[in-house]
Amino acid sequence: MDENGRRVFQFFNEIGIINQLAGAIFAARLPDGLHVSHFALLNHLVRLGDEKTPLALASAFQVPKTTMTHTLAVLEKRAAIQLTPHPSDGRSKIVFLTDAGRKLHADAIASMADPIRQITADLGDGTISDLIPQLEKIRAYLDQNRSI
Amino acid sequence: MDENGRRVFQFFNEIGIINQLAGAIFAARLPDGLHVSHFALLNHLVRLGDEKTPLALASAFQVPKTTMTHTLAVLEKRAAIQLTPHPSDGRSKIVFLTDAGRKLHADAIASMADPIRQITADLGDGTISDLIPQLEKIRAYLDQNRSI
DNA sequence: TGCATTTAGTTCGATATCGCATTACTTAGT
DNA sequence: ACTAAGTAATGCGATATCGAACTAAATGCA
Repeated sequence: MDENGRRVFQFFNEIGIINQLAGAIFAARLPDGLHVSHFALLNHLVRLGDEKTPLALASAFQVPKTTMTHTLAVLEKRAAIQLTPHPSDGRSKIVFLTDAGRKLHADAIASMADPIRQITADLGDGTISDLIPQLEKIRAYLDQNRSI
Repeated sequence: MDENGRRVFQFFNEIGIINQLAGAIFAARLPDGLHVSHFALLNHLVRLGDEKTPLALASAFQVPKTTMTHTLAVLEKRAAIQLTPHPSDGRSKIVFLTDAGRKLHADAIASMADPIRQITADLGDGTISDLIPQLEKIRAYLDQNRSI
């Protein structure tokens, strides 16, 4: 691997460590028993709209269908989402957020407000927000080149 | 959460997605049955030196001790590492890389060379390497503020 | 229409992650 | 030296992740 390759490698290494550290910080705050993956799904549904199929969600999160089946089952058991038959495709389903799900999401967001505030105060001078456009670009590239 | 808070939140969201996408790309290439967490540990030992205690490694990766116990057991079973008693602390152990472990690491690196090359070619130098110093800064901050 | 192929979701088994409790050892205070 | 408190690692049980095989329904094509 050449010099550029090492830089790319180091980039993903830093990404991984930041993800691990941030995940640990947030996981410790989430409401009782809510796993990061559960929150991520709720957040996706709240931000980008519900009424999605399980397969679409699995694809959005780049996880196997089986993982999504499991995550949805957990959230359905908590009554945070509702699964209904797909109106035009008998094989499929539609995921709906419930009021309880929206409340759970709001509670989770609130529980993370403190560390977010702290990080914002310490790094909020632009250190973070300057990076977002470039990260979006890299994310979009990886998203469109999943098979490389 | 205010505007800055939302930006911080979005930042970690992008980080999480990139990590997921990159992890999927690399996991598909790793040598037989080698999990990303196993590779990450090997990589740490190769880059930063072995002869570490399990607790030091758990702390470095910000994972529970039990998780590290498990990961080390897997790598020991594959003869990639060796665990010896700590010379001055009867409760502890020291992790050594074996020759097989160094070879496994080299093989793993080689297996990822293709996607790394592709990404390097597509995103050029600037896009990624410009981000590294700032990511290092954020990582160092989170690392030193784990209790927030 | 009839049938092979594809697709959505689930079931099952294996491994990873992690909290809680336990064991063995060390350290600190007296 | 003795005891209490702290620390390193592990055992165990619960949950998360994921690949392979399966079921049911849709689609493509003759």
